[in-house]
Amino acid sequence: MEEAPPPPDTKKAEESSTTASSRKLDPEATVPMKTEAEGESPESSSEVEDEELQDEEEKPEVAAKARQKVQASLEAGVKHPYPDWKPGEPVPYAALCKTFSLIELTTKRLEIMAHCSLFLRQVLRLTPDDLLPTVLLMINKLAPDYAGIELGIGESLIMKAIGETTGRSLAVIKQDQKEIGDLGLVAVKSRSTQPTMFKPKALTIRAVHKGLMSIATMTGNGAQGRKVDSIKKLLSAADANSSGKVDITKDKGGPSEAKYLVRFLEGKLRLGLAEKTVIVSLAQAMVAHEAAQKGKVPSTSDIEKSESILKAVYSELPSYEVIIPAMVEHGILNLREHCKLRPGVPLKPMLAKPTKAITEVLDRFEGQTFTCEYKYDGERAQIHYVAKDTGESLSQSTSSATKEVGKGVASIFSRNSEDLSKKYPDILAKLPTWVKEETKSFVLDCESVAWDVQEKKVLPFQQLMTRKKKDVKIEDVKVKVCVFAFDLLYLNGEPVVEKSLRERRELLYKSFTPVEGEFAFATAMNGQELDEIQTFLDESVKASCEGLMVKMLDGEESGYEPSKRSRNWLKIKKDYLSGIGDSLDLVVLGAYHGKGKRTSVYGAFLLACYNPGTDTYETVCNIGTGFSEAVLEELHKALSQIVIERPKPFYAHSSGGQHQPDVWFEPRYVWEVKTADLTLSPRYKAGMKEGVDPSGEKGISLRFPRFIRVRDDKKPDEATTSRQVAEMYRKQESVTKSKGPAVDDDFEY
DNA sequence: TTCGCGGCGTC
DNA sequence: CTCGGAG
DNA sequence: CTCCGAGGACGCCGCGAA
Repeated sequence: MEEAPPPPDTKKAEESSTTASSRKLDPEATVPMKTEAEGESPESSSEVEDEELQDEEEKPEVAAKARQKVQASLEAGVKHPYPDWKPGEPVPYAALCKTFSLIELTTKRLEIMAHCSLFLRQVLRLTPDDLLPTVLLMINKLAPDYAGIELGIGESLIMKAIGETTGRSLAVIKQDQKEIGDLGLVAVKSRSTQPTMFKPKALTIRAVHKGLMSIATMTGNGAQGRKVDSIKKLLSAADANSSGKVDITKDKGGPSEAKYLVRFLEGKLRLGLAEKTVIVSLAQAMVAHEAAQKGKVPSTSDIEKSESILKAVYSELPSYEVIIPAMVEHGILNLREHCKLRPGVPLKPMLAKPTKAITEVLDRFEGQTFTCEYKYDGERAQIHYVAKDTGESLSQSTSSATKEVGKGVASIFSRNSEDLSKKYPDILAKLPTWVKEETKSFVLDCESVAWDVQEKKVLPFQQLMTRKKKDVKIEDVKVKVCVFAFDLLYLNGEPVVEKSLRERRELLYKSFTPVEGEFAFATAMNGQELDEIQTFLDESVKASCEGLMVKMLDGEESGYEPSKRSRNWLKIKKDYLSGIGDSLDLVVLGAYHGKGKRTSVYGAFLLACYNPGTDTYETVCNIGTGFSEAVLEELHKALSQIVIERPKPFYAHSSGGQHQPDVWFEPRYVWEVKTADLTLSPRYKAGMKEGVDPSGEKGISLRFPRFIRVRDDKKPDEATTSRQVAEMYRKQESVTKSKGPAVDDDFEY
């Protein structure tokens, strides 16, 4: 169907100034791909005709074919981009970096996957013990999220380490970062100006993982200094075998170890490769490896089967610590039997796709039954519980998270699988009051929402956020929380994710008892008509919710399958529908240099509203989304013309050194911006003197601001005024206030 | 001991 | 969380 | 459609300087 992926450097007749590296892959890679592309006929002989030895002839599904094409081509020439190391020895970090570099140089997803899985195969073949750390380094992790291991390293410490390792001043490093927009490349550049003194031992994946892990676990006095020292050690050992200077404008800096070390520390590999792709690649690698051990080539159907197995298993049991050993031991095709959903290990929650109108929802679900639920404005919470008197036990891989609760043990996880058990001891303490006697084990999908005990209603998200996060004692919980449950994934020893939502919901209602202010079922409605939905949406907003979730109710499609049908739920948020009410016209006061793919343009901007009373511009938010690449180019061109040395005296902005934009502008351009909500802000100044904040210290800012368009027709002094912003804030507050009209007095809380 | 700042999580 | 780009 | 990586406000936490 498609042209074979061109080699990375197919610049026409660009002389033979080739880099050795980009060459390497070409001969083996392109030749078989092209020949195969020839034989394309729109056929559907469906069945996989014999795999081995005749991969030239089969004509399966088009997509699968394309995929296998790349896969096969990379395997055909057995030659790996990085030569084999000795079997059983630790995997060289350089080998991983070589793969990273190849991945980084293409945007083709099939090619990325091919590079990735080819390398994983090599690891499986030579040093399978290193598979786990290899995968972890690929997805920029050190351990599962619920382990709570954080590097505690940011840009500033990395810059310090780079400076000290290479003998360059911090100021120079900072300057480079502004221009280059990638600390990894800054590290490469810094290093290449420094002749290598002597060669330390080459880094291995194991050693890097260990080193990073030790950085992550450092605490206490002088921890930052020790972290910097450790980084310096790693950086000094990086690229031991590289020869001299590297041109960072070429091949994105090449396979430099320092570059990827730094990017790992930043938490962004920026390869175009992330977890989803790694999982698929891992499946491909595994199935190919298993076949190779029998002297075979995997069949297309086995490849597809493996991919779907691993995806499904991962979505139910997202723990490489469990999956990888099980996979190596039992084979990937048997993985399902060994890795099932189990209480104690958080599973990936199902996510929803944003929707712009109710009609869009109706289109999507045409001919199917669906259901609507309030979308609560809180924090996703996955509650796991196992009663002691059952045969089961809460998986011990999270033992620190579990808590004794009533007659069982329980834990709570966040949307991103972080352990929230220490944050919500109050939920866990009350859990026995809403779990029915006959309910012995479960995994619940819910939203925890701040709760006003007096008024018996939900409070805004900003309130929830002020809760303590660590070592919370039930006695000093200030912000009460109510759990709103909307799905059930596991019940009494059995996963129920494959049942329809209608069935799961029935089980949910049957297994738990609502307790006011502690536990409730998400308000739901099964009406299918547009006006019913509209009414329900209005009600949800009045009840301080963000809008609605709309979900398929019956049939296979309604199963809980995070990875496969990840966007099978829809969300309707009020700010999409309510039109101009959430739209502001703001003045551009400053900008920030972009990073990564925004290098060389402004990546974000500082916006303000206008205060006609004082004739000042009061900052209200930064903005960095909603721009197309073309628009960013134009804006950079236009705005760089009106850069000024320092902010105008009539700019009201935060004085914190941290919050200053990289450049300031004349007040000239007005942009239309959309927002979901207005928030009280410690940082921004908008409407500060309008009496919105009782303490008079806070301004107003925007939640989820995004760029809509340039307002050429407006002058800066025609922008949204501070008073208007304040009015919007008051209006938003009044929607949820208990008494109907006009509650605009300033008694708060 | 207190406070500012950077990191990291939530949305 | 929102958004745009690539495949 | 899926996946990825640009970017947002905000508040707790830990470290280190004041």
